[in-house]
Amino acid sequence: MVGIRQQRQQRTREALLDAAASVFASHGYAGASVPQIAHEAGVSTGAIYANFTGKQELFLAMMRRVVEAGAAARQRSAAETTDRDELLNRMVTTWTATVDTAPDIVLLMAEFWLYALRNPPHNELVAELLADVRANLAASIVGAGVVPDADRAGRIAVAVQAVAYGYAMQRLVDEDAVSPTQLVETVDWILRGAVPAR
Amino acid sequence: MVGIRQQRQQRTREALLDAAASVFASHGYAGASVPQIAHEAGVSTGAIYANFTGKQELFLAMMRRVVEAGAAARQRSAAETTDRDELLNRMVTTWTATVDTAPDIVLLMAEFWLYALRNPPHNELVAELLADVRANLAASIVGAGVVPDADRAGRIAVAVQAVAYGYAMQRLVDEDAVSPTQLVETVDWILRGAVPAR
DNA sequence: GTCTATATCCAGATAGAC
DNA sequence: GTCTATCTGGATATAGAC
Repeated sequence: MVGIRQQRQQRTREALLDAAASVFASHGYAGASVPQIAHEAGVSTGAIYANFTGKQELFLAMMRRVVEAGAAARQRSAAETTDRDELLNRMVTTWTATVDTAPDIVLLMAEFWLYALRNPPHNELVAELLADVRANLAASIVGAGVVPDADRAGRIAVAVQAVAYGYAMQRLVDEDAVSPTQLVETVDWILRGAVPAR
Repeated sequence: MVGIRQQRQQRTREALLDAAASVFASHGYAGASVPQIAHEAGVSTGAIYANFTGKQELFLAMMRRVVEAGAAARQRSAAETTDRDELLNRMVTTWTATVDTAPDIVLLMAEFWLYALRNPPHNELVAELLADVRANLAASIVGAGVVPDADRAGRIAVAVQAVAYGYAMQRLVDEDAVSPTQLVETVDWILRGAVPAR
């Protein structure tokens, strides 16, 4: 049974993770301050150190939650794939929606990427995150019957993942420079180019 | 005429910009410290404030130099374009070489991108940088006769730029996950998809 | 313009009451 | 587990000698 104490602690933990996501996204890992996160979560600085060993662990715990939420969402939508056009649509719309309505997610991923490159031990976690996304894409591509062999599906997944992030980079800094339809178009080009009509 | 004093100052300025590039790449904007940059440049902390108004201006001056060096390099190589395959090769090899031999450039661009998103006034500079790269790509695409209309060339440029950065993101965090030949392949797919053989 | 020395501030993290 | 109060270190930036 879960006691009321543990419920309260669980709530401050969640509040801290939410606040951490917001503040780390706004100021980056090094630029974010522990007191500010505590303030935004409505708790004291000390409360952070009662729940996490420090700034680093708070950041990693927050990122892990973001990553897992994304993985769960992908699992759900991957099950619904049927044909090529629907796959194309699904791959693109979930990402463009994220970029436009939840840009913080993209900022956090970029921050996490930089953090991992600068702290090699955590490099692997980001590598796994990207690989997981690719594996999911590849499975959907095979599932939709776009291409028969898994090898080519994997290489298509690499390409799709690349354009997705590159699109976000361009769009977030200048939304007039690129539109969601251009991402659809590009992925369509890739699928056409990779699977030329006989 | 340039006096010896100005030469010496010019040299410390250059040394500071070099050191800034290295330290900002290693630790990010917020994570880098002014004393560390001064140390790496072999000068005192005070020398930085004699040449720049502070950390921010030093960072922006350093980034401006990086951006301009890249623009000059693009101008040079854009003049050499002839046919489609050579264009494909050129677009890809200069970038894969940068990613593999000078990853700091990529890190600095990512850092600058985040900095701009968090400091909207400077947003425009990054937007212009990306737009300049795209314009250069588009011109080369038209020049190589890949496609006649400038509009489609522009959209292809968006796609190529996106895959280039997305490729770097995947490769830097896990070099086994993606190879330079995959970037060539992807851009080839894009060109095929965008310009279907009649 | 460059140095040494320093002022000021705020970060991350801890101690101890409750 | 959470608070208040505090320790300690290092940050940005400046002052003044050379």
